[in-house]
Amino acid sequence: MDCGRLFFNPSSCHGNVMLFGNGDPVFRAGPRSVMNMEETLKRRPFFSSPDELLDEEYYDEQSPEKKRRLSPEQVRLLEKSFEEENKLEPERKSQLASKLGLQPRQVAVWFQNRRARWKTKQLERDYDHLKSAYDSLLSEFDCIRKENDKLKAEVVFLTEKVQARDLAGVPPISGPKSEPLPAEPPHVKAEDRLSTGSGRSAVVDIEEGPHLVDSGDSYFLNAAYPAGCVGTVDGVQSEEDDGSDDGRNYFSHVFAAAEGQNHGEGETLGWWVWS
DNA sequence: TTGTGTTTTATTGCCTCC
DNA sequence: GGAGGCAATAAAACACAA
Repeated sequence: MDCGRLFFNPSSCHGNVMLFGNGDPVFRAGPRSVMNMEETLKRRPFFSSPDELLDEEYYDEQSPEKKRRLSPEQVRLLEKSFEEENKLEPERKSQLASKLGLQPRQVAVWFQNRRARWKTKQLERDYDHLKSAYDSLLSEFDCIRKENDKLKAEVVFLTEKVQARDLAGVPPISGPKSEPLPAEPPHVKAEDRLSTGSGRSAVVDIEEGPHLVDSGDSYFLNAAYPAGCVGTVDGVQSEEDDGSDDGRNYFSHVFAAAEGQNHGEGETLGWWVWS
């Protein structure tokens, strides 16, 4: 038994607790070895509403043999301290404990539980963020696929026209007096015409979806986005995003890559694999 | 009032670090 | 080996709908 770490150990430590039949440790009224129990109970009664905090009789009626919650003021100070630093060095723990009328162990437990709650929330935020990024990329992919289909149709159309020209023996176009090109297919806009300016084909076969291309170029960066097709990754902020996390998350490296890609400043989206 | 789900407080056991 | 952190868990306290 690690006595040094336990606050409510009945058999080996302070002896200021008792056990129910099921072995649950509970407060026991009476002298305490570490601090005055009556003091503690007055300072941190359990409560069900802020109004009751002002009700002295309510405090007096509370059984001491119950697990009790910290007062709003205690929680407020603990939260404030947690915001400053979510780890608790021994000196700060002692200071907080004496300031709040709590056992250092209780302060340590509170911080431990608070860190666990923060982590849970952070995971939820990260999930939302990843889902948002995924949805955004999915939307972009859909737009690019449509654009690709459009460009393919244009290639077919223009190829057929060139072949028809060749068969008819029409001389190549030379200058403004040449025969105008036939009307474009109605669905092709002028700005959608095939042009990469890079020597590469702009028609990308993405029938199977985007694959990881670790060539130093981002596929999305080279693709010509149709208007309104440039997706963005929404920032997701939950109700508990209180600033205490400094914006940290467990997938920050992933988000950095995704956001860099989205903003046209990143490298290849190395983690993105469509299957 | 009561049943049920959620939150908070606390314990236990294991792990890491010094 | 002791101190402290974390995950898992228990259980009291609390919220709320029926």
